[in-house]
This record gives sequence, structure tokens and C-alpha cells, in this order.
Amino acid sequence: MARHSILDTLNDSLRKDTLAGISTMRFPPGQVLFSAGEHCRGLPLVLVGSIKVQMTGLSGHSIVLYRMGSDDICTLSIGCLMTGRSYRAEAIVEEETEAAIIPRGLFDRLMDQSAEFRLGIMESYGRRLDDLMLLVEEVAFHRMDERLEEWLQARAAQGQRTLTITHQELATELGTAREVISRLLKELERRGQVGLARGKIELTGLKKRSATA
Amino acid sequence: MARHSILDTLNDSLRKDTLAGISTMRFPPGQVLFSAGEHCRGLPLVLVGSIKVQMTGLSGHSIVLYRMGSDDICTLSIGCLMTGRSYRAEAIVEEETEAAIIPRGLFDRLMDQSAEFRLGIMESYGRRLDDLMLLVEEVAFHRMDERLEEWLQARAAQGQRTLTITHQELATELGTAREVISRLLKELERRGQVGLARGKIELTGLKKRSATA
DNA sequence: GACTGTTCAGTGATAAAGTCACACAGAGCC
DNA sequence: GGCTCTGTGTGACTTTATCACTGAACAGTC
Repeated sequence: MARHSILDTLNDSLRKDTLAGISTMRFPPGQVLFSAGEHCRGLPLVLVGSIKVQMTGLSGHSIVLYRMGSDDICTLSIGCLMTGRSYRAEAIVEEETEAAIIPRGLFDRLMDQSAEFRLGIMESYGRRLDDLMLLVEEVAFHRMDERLEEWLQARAAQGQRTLTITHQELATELGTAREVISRLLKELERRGQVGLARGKIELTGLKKRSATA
Repeated sequence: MARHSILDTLNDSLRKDTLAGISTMRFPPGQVLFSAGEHCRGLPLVLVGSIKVQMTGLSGHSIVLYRMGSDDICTLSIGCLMTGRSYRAEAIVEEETEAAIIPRGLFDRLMDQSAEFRLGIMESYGRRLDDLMLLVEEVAFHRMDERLEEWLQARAAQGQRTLTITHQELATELGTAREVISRLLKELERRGQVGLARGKIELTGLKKRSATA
């Protein structure tokens, strides 16, 4: 059954109706939840899993905008749902994901009848806006080597020792070209901070970035 | 009296209460509406005018994220209002602006009682999210010379012949360094597309960017 | 096993953009 | 005039992006 914190805020009657009105679905890694140009069929709630949202520009390059994780709400869908415009980005499942879709009518009813639901939606929207603002700043002003190391460190902090990712995918994460990632990784390897193999990066000794070297 | 399209969607009773609950204010160019770290006191509705929203990163650099114009809603404030977090960006009045602030309690009541108000809020939020996504793509992948020319062309399209702006301000618009703007402008001047003077840029013959030169 | 096609990674050459340092010009004020 | 501030121009250098290409690793087929 659907477990999502925003559903816990509903009163018994609304929750009952909501649980009856949604169906949970499972998506395997690699599955495309929606892609650019498609129209929105409802508001997805991520129950468990991980989904990356990325867009491809006119230039043909892609960049990952943000991720949705367990207990998240796909805020991007709200705008599409309300205005009827199509998605501008695409969502790709990374880890096996379980999600529920709240159809338009039910969404309207929940927004109408539950102040707590509205609060949850607004909070989640505020977070996303913040994420994007930080991303803009990061892309515009931060050096690539720092961003790469931070990204790798974030994975290391999650306890991951070996990443299964290609240089191209990593370039899309950070919004740059594959060659740039290849060169920077090579440099990290020379310093003994990572180990490289085809499609794999082993996190050995990432340092807290001393004053450049 | 406050004129804003989202107020037109309200029924007579709600509109009456709303107009009684808000006060319109005037802000001169240069005035800071809010800055990073401040807390939100209510939802601003822009009646007429123009306000730029920009943020300053850790690096000390600033970039303009988007603008609010006549009949706009400050979506950024909603997130701050609902979560109680402080602003991460700052808003600076560009053209003389008239705005009304909807206080928290009234905002909650409008969200509760008017489906049309909710729709207006959600639409405006969706637009902002789209704006930011496009900005990320632009900053990450577009060439600076193209972005500068597009920016100037947009002003020219509005009928402006002479811009009063410094290179530093223009750099903040596009999220780059002043020197880069200075050099690109100099190049445009050499090609006869703009005229330069201290604090001024005259738009003479901007072209639709032929295949580079 | 060898042969073939595909994906991934490495790298040199070059162009664009960002950084640092500093000279100088214009505007306002005394 | 001289002094100060702010804005602009530019050289030198680093970092990043782009282009072009090589070769390694892997999967499938015979």
C-alpha cells in the first residue's frame, strides 16, 4: 500500500478516498517516467526509489537538474498539470522505484480540502526552486574540478566505494563535456584519489581538496 | 486601488476582504525589496513595474535569475512563506514599482477558499520553474557572445535604442565576469553593431548573428 | 579461437571563457 | 588645477569547451 508522508497528513476520510483513487506502480532502473514534450497525466508521488530529472538543451547537451528520492513529490508535474503545457525535461529511474500517481481530479480535491496537503505541495515546490537556484550558481561560477570532487565525495559519503558510471553520464550530471571529465578523472587517478576502469570509478582516497596542487 | 489579474478571479466577497487586507506600496528604482537571509512577511503581488531577482554565490559572483513584471507574483516568496526559511536571493526594483503584499493569514485563506487563486499560484510557479530550467541550460551550454547578443537584441526589440547599464551590471545579468563583457562589447563595437560610452550602450546595428566572423 | 561492430576512454590542438593585475579615462568635488 | 571613485581596456595566463582522432574493452557471430 502507498506509504508517503503527505498522505499521513490527510484526515481519515480523505486518505481513504485517496488510497482508493491511486494505484502504485513499480519502475525498473533505466525506465523513462516522462520525457520532454509529453503531457502530464497526474502528480507522481515517489514512495521509494530514486529518479533523476534532466533536460537536453538546443545545443544537444544534457544536464541533470535534480533528483527525486523516497517520499518526494514530482513538483515539475504540478506546473504541467495546472497549465496543460508539456514537460520540458525528462525523468529517468535510477534505482528501482515505487510511485503512485494522483490524477488531476483527485489532486484538485486534495488541494481544495486539505490545508496540510497544500502545505506539503508548497514546501516541496520551494525546495525545488531552491535547488535550481543553487544549481544555476554552481554551474555559472564553480570550477569543474571542485564540482567533480564534491560529486564524488557525496557518493563516498553515502558509503559507495565503487561507482558504476561512464564518463559521459558523469558529464551529464555536471553539465559539461565528456573529455573534460576524462581529463579531470585522469588527474585524480594520478594523485591516487580514484581508480579507473571501463564504466567504473573506485573511490580510494578522496581528500578535502587542499589549496590546489 | 490594487489591480492584479489574480484578484479578478476571486468572487466578490473574497475580493472585498482581500482588497481590505492588503495595502499597495510604491518602490523607486534601486530599492531592495528583500535580500538574502531575510524572512518573508507575505506574498508580494507586482501590480506594475519591474523587479530583478538575483543571487550571489559563495564565490562572490552574482547572477540575475529572473525578472518580475506587471501582473506577476513573487513565487519565490511562497516557499519562504510556507517553510519559514529565509530568502536565498535578493530582489531589486528596476523600474518604479507598485506592489501589494498579501499577508500569510490572508494567503492561507485564499488558497483555502478559491480554486482560481490556487490555479493562478500554481501557474506562476510552473512558469518560474521553467524559467530556471532554461537558465541552467543557457548558462551551462550557450556561448557568451551569443547570450550577450541575444540579451541586447531583446532590449532592442523592446524599442530601446540606448541602454544605461555598466559592464559589471551586464556581467551580473549573464553570470560572467566584467572583463568578458568588456571584450565582447568591444568586438561588437569594432563591427559597428553597438556604440560604447561610459555607462551607456547604443544599439546601432545588431545583426541576426551570421555564422560567426 | 578469430572477426566485426559498438561503446568507452585517452589525448593533442585549438578556441572560448574566466582570472589576475594593472593602466587609464570620465565625472564629481574640493 | 588636483584628488578620488567608478567604470573601462587590455595583456598574460589558466581553465574549460570543442574538434578530431586513436585505441582499448566488450558482445555477438561464425
